[in-house]
Amino acid sequence: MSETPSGAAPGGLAAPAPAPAFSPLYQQIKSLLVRSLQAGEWQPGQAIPSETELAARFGVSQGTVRKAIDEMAAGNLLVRRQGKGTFVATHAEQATQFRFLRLTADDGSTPTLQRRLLDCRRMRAPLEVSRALLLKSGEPAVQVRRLLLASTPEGLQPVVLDDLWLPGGLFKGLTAERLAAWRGPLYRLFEAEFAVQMIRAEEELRAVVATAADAELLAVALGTPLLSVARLSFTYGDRPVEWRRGLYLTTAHHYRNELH
Amino acid sequence: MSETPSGAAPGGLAAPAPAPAFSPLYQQIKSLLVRSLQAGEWQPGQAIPSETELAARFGVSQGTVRKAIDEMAAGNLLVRRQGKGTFVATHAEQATQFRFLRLTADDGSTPTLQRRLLDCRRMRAPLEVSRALLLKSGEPAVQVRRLLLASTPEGLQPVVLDDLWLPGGLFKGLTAERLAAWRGPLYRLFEAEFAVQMIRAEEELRAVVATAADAELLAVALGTPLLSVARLSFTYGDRPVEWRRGLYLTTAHHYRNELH
DNA sequence: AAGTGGTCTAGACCACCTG
DNA sequence: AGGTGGTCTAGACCACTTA
Repeated sequence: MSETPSGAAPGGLAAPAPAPAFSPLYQQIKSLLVRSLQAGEWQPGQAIPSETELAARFGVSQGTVRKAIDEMAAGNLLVRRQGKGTFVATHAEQATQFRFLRLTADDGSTPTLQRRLLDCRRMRAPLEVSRALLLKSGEPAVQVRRLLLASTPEGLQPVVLDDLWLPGGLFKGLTAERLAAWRGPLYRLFEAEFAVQMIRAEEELRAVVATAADAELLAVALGTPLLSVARLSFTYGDRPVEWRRGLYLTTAHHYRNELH
Repeated sequence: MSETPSGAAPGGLAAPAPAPAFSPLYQQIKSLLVRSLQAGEWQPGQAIPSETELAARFGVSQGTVRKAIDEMAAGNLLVRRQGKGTFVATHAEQATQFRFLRLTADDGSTPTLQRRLLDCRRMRAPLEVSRALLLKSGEPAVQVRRLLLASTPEGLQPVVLDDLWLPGGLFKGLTAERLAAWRGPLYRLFEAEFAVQMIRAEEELRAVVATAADAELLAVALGTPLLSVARLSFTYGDRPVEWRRGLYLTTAHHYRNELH
């Protein structure tokens, strides 16, 4: 990097969403690293260059690169492993099955969930979804519906009814067959096959009552209270790339959250 | 500090919940600072000594103190203000009204809420609460019930029915009169009058239906779906000091959450 | 043994706030 | 002007991983 924090020429980069021209060096490094991730220079799960190598590349000290990486690791974009290197975050690991699902069994255990695909088709998204995903009017979307089921002593019990919407342009080859054949986290499929990395999400929670259709799919009585979880997920650059609404049955499970 | 990271004598401190004997220096500094907060050496809202002063006191470099403070600031224990100093976090600021309340109006705005005290009395807590608060059997608790109301074009509408339980030993002078007279955040009262600082919390969310009593207080029909939010709040040292259950009416509001 | 991230230091300078 | 936190550097050494 040729700029120094105090001596950079004004004007800077003309990118669509550039960092402020005179941000701290480590913030500029961070932006550059995010762009490399976005451009696919390093794939999910792979190691990025070492701190000293990046420092040499950008012409800054190792400590400055370190601070940039620190923030990215705090934001779950990167994962540090002492002695091994720094890796691009991935949804591939077993531990991150259902990355954003905050569902916990009432005994405190993490439930083991099975998926059952209900539907996958391309269609126009409802207005609310089109707005959230910034779809141009008429731009197609992919809808996916599925159930998550927990195994209980009495057998499989549906716990979550999920309804997903994805921008059609980003998920061109996504079909029911592809989904049904996939083993592993959904977000892993998205990152591996469609180069879409889910980074963060916003959720809106409400209590609702089950409609007739919901009740049948979840195998509960009509009018059962359900936790409605509307989620908007973002990839690099705060670009929304998935909208979903989950209906959670909270009789033996709950949504767990930590506040700081 | 007389210990160095590599040359400390084994054994270390015999405190009930000590840090590992050979943790990094900045972690040890952090523990010492937390203990000072816990002991009330610096009051909420007040400035702690400057980084250089703390570095001199502990016999480490300013950068090491800085890293300790960084982590505490990230955990909302301290607040940094450039040019002014580092301050003990407080619930006194207007901005932190309803510190842990994640309620948002459906138009995205932060609702202005009024409180209405329903009840405050000392009594034995139910088993679930006693367990969560680690109360000894027979140890008394303080129960507080209240409503939060939002102003709408049609007038005040109840939105949250809160049911709090506090350890009696920590909240000796807490009465209905004291609560009714208090202006400002509840947690500010707790920190100012009872020296109890709420640091973090865990919540469990469920969808339930309003009972007759709930429905009347919230002015909704019996059977209305409500968002049940059970919260356990902690002070320094992960000590649980408040249990509450809120019933949220989510027809015009929702619970907002960010996932990373 | 060599490479990686993790910790610690010492010193310089900048940005912000107050008197 | 002087104090505070914020950034950046350069170098040392430690802890962990792999070969």
